[in-house]
Amino acid sequence: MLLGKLLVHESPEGRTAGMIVEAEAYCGPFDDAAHSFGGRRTARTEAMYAPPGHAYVFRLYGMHRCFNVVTAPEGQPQAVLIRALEPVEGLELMAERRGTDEKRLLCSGPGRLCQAMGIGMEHYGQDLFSGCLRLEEYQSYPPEEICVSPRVNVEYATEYRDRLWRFFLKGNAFVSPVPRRYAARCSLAEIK
DNA sequence: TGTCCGATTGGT
DNA sequence: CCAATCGGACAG
Repeated sequence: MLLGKLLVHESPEGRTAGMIVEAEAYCGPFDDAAHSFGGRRTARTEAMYAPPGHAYVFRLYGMHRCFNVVTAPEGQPQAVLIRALEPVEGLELMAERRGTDEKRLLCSGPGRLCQAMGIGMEHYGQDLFSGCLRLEEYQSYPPEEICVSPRVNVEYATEYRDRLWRFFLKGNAFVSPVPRRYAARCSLAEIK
């Protein structure tokens, strides 16, 4: 469970950290929304095949970066896209990188959080337990506090398009703003 | 080599 | 609603 964990980046410019409040699962070769669909294994997706706890970073629209945590055993190309953080440390540096002071615009969105945290392609494939970019224990939330919805902007998928594989903290102000069709369907407790 | 397009964002 | 902006994926 990545929700509640702290993502920390020790960069030359300073230290920033945020608590993960929103994430989406991309489950591997059978998931037609995943980059690894059909077992695709290329220079871009290679990091998805790494052992759990490694970073999968990809470019989007030529200008944004998206940060994922590899979650399945080596050779199984699963990853979890981190969609939003609650800013915890280094807010000034985040604001400088983002070009805004507004706290809710710092890390609420996959591209935004990469910019605020200074995450780039140099972190591609990096181990998240030993490098400058790290995951640390922080908070723990019960299933009742975790909301579930379909994944955002995967309309290109078919069979797995409507899977409830987006997870976020109930009532947290730093979850990314998304259209109403992605509103919470239920809590994690009701699913399991 | 050429074409198509996106797990987004910010401005109209 | 729409443009920005460019590397990856894939067809030929």
